Amino acid sequence: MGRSPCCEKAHTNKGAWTKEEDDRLIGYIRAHGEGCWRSLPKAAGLLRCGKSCRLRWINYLRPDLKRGNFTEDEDELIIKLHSLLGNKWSLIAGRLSGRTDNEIKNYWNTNIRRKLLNRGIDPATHQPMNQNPSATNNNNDNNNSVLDVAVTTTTTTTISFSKATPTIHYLVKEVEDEAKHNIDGENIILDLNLELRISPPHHHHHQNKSSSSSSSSSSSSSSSYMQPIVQYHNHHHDQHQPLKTDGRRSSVASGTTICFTCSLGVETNKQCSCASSLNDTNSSSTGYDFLGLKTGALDYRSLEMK
DNA sequence: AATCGGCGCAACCGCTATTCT
DNA sequence: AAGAATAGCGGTTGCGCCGAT
Repeated sequence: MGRSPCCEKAHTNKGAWTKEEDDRLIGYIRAHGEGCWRSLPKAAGLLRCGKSCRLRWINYLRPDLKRGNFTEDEDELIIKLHSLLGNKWSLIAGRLSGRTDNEIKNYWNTNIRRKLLNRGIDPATHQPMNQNPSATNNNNDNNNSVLDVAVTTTTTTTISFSKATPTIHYLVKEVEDEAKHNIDGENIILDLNLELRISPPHHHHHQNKSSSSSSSSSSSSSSSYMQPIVQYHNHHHDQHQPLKTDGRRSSVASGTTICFTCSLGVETNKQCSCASSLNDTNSSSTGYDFLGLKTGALDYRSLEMK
């Protein structure tokens, strides 16, 4: 059996905190210290859920909080950290003393995002926006862009993913469709610049949920996953060739090849047609092979944190 | 003076990982 | 080991403030 509930939800207050509630919480924590949020509300005489108390303390009442405007230095630091860490607000907050993740998140959404947009920088990717008209055709609203596909007049296509998406499967399909649409028989090289946040395999119940809901999008479902920002360097390989399971490229004729989708662990090998060419010992018994970690489909000596 | 809309912030919600019984 | 709760995180929402009309 599990624990007993932390509070009686029916008898808890919600909404804005009163001065009296703040005082009670501050007084209790001064006397007993932080932690044990489960028992805190009752012990402190608060009709609040422990979770609510924790948030109020961390985000507002903590004495070491630095209130007031963010400085230019803090702005730049946040931007730099965000480019490195993405929306990992708690990690970013950990590097700015006196600032909370909630505060930084709010500040990002209300100020820095706009600031970057004014500079012509995509806040999601930290890359300049609208470098190529073909990219904007694909995503009219820059803020909601899923990916940028920049097709040059030469034989090189640069594809960069700019946002975490609900499903990589969808994303990959868009890349493939876009590539098909643009190359039109031309012998084109896909230069994958994976400045992306890669989510591990998508859970169907999340997908169903989000598709049935009109709002959002959003998705803590995808965001909750680790989303490493990686770059895959393939400039020194023959880029026409598919990935081989040992991480190197091989000719199509050699047999053991997997598709891009499977190399990301998006499809189970059973689901994907490329499975037929795979060696069973590497794949089917274990299901997903996220980023090809088991098969070595991606050579992650060439993966590096941005 | 009243109303409207945009903005900022605090708080809530939903989720995952961890902890506890 | 299993199941239930907590802790913590990121996304979203709701409300109050403030300036414009």
